[in-house]
Amino acid sequence: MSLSIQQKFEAPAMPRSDDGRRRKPTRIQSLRQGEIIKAGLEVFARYGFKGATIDQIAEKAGMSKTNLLYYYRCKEDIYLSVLQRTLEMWIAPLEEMRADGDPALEIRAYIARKIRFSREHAVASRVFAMEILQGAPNLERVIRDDIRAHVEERAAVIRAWADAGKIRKIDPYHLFFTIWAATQTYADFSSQIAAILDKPALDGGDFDAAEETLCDLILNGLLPG
Amino acid sequence: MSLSIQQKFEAPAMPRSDDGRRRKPTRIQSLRQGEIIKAGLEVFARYGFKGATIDQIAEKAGMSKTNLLYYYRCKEDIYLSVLQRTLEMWIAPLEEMRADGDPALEIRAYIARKIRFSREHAVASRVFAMEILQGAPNLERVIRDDIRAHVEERAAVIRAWADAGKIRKIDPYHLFFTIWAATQTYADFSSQIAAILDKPALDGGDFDAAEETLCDLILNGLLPG
Amino acid sequence: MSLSIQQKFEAPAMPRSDDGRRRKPTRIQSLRQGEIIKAGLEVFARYGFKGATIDQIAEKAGMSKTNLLYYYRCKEDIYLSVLQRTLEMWIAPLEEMRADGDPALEIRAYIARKIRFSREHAVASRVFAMEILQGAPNLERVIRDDIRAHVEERAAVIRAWADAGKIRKIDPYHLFFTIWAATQTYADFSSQIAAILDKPALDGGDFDAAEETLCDLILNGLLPG
Amino acid sequence: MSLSIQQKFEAPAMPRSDDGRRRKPTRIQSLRQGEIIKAGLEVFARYGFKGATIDQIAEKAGMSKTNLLYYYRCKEDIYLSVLQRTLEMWIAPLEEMRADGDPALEIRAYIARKIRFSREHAVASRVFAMEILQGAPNLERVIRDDIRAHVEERAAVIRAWADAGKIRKIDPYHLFFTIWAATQTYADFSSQIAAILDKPALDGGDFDAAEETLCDLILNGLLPG
DNA sequence: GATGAATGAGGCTTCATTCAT
DNA sequence: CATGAATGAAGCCTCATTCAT
Repeated sequence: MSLSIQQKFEAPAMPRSDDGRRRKPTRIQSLRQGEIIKAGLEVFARYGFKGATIDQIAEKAGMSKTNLLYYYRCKEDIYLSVLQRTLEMWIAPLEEMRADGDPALEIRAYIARKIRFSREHAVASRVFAMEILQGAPNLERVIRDDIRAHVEERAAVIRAWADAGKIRKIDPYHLFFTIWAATQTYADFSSQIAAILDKPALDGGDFDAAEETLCDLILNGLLPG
Repeated sequence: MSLSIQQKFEAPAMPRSDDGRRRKPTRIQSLRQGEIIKAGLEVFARYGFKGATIDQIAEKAGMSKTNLLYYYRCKEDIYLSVLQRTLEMWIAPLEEMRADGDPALEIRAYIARKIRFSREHAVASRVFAMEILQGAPNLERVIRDDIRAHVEERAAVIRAWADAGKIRKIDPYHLFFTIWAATQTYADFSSQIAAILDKPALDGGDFDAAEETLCDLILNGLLPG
Repeated sequence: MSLSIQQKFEAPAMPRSDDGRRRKPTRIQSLRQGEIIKAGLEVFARYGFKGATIDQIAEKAGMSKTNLLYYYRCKEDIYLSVLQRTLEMWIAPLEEMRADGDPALEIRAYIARKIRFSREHAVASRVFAMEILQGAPNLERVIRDDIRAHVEERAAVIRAWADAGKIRKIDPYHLFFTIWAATQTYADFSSQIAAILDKPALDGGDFDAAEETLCDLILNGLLPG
Repeated sequence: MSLSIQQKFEAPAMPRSDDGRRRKPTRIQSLRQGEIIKAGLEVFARYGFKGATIDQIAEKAGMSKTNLLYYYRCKEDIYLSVLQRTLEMWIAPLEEMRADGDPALEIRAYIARKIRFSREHAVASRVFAMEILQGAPNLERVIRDDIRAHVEERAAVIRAWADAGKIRKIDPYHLFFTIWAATQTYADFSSQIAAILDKPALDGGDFDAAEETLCDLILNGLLPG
């Protein structure tokens, strides 16, 4: 699947060939852009778009600000690239849910993937969350245009399971909203959760417990008595 | 209950009496401060701390920037006041859950209160969420010191219900994390949800559906088969 | 003697009678103005004109800023009043030097008066010094117009003593400049002097030693061998 | 000798190499910093720290405010650099006084150097004076820690001369205070002196007369009858 | 007399971005 | 490719001063 946030998105600052078309990025360009995205992910996650500074990103990426601006025209372009990346990561787990599988197994696996995402890509999750929180100015369109369709497909699966009596009747959309929220919270609100658990930070055991509790709750809630 | 984020918190720019204690705020002071908090809530929710500008808040509050700074020494003080307000609103629903009530009713009522909060105070919820998202720099301590204890009390209730066989065994903390996430998402991530539902914004019916789905799911999940 | 810095000087903010003439200041007006001048002296001495704030002065004077501005139209007026005061204090010691006295005694007494001034009115001395340092924008005229004449009178005394062979020939102006500088330095530069002497602040003994050393030096330097 | 006001002092805004050490300043950096210090000297001398504005300094230095802030992180850093410069100039004349020289010649030469400093670097002298006047907040430590020792060395020379009967017994510290004050006054208080002498400004003849009068007075005062 | 409320100008600093090398 | 130099817009905050009670 290819989701694209915006057109301006597809073309960073890179020089063009004489006829105005973009050239294929050189090896070093791809390399540097990857470093920048990685650095940007961390900085945007912590400080938000306005709060982040190009200097911070450049430093974390180990290059000068001016050099960074050689690869990305402006701050917003970095941000959009970062968002694009998070978007792809966000959608991935959903893709794998299969209509012909066993509902319990499929749902359990989906929850597991989402929890793993929160655990391994908490920073990306937070960038995504912050964008949504602010009204999703850069994501609204792509969500409405592309992601909605994907969700609709999966919702149909849920609905089919319910119609077949394999799970209780439930609004599939709100089921997804609940699963998303309940899994992502371990990335997005981990500082609150860690504070409540009186730990310095969440560890592997916490994520395991989260997954188990959540699977129990949801599967018990979903499966027919 | 009185939660206090910080000491500096307790006193805006207002003049003091000779002995250094705060005087009782005049009517107009309370009025203006209320207007500022209200405006700040909206602006901080949309743009985050760094992204918000005093000018925006002042304009929304219908006063000049300088006048606003007559009531709050600096931007951070406004923000802390706003956070304080959201914190109090956030904790309130938890307080009402009663150990001697019927588990199903109590949990259902708790979820309803949380959903109502998301519906009626979405802006406050977002400010709170954004603070947590950024690592809760201003809330970490009060969560660890005060809120944790409150949650522990309610967790004990859940545990007691489970021990009495009234509900299934479940980790009470993760249950709360799930409920919080699943309810607050309708405030914090409403723009995503609305986009998925292909609506311009969430309406009352959406919140009702959310509440119903969530109650079904959680209660089915919790109550003994 | 009456030295007047400027015309605007003669009339603070005080209300006028109906025919526009100033009224005689009431007792409370004189009282408050005295408090303000005293406070202003300290604040201007420490922070300079720009660095001083009306708030600081008001606080030190124990009144509200607005109230202070009831007595003085603006910051500059306070400053000018303060300067006026320092000017009068500065000129006083010079007035007492008598032509018909014994040169040694007169000069010794003059130095003693100047040292006493530095000791007892260090703050005023510093305000005066700071004004001069900045080019004496408010004092230049009155120095040229009034003080110069006073100095000229005393210079004539010195010259007469020299002509009479009571003291060596010396340029009387530069003699005064030396005495002024050498005595005032114990007020104006006391922080440097205290640091060199490795003390927290100058004490009575230091001023005594200063006076003695200075008198010895100058009298030995002046009196005919 | 190397006097250092503060650590923060040693490094303007300039970029660092990866290991955090400062790089050698480029030619243009040294150039611009010199221009800034020169401009700062004049502006701080006239208006004091608070009274001076970065804009004024930038304009005098012939660059934009922002560009100036590219070289110095903040106003205080400029000021500290300026102070550092004046400090070095202030201490220099003291260093050359030699114990094995003839007292009369050495003292005369010292006075001459101090007068020359007042004449040629009046602006620096005033910046230094203003700092001291305000309580030497930035110089107190370096005076107490470093300069005091230098003065102590020279004081020992004076004391040795006195013990050897080459000059009268005198407190060497207060002797220095007098010489400093009496020479620096021609820089610091030149506007007052010029007004008393009824001249627009001091000229070479005035400094010569000052030097001569002062040398006469002090040497007559010091040398054994 | 005295104080609370309000304002506008000005100053410091940050930061994205552009220019030159 | 990469960096140093330069800029302008914008934001926070201070402060003298005025208005209204």
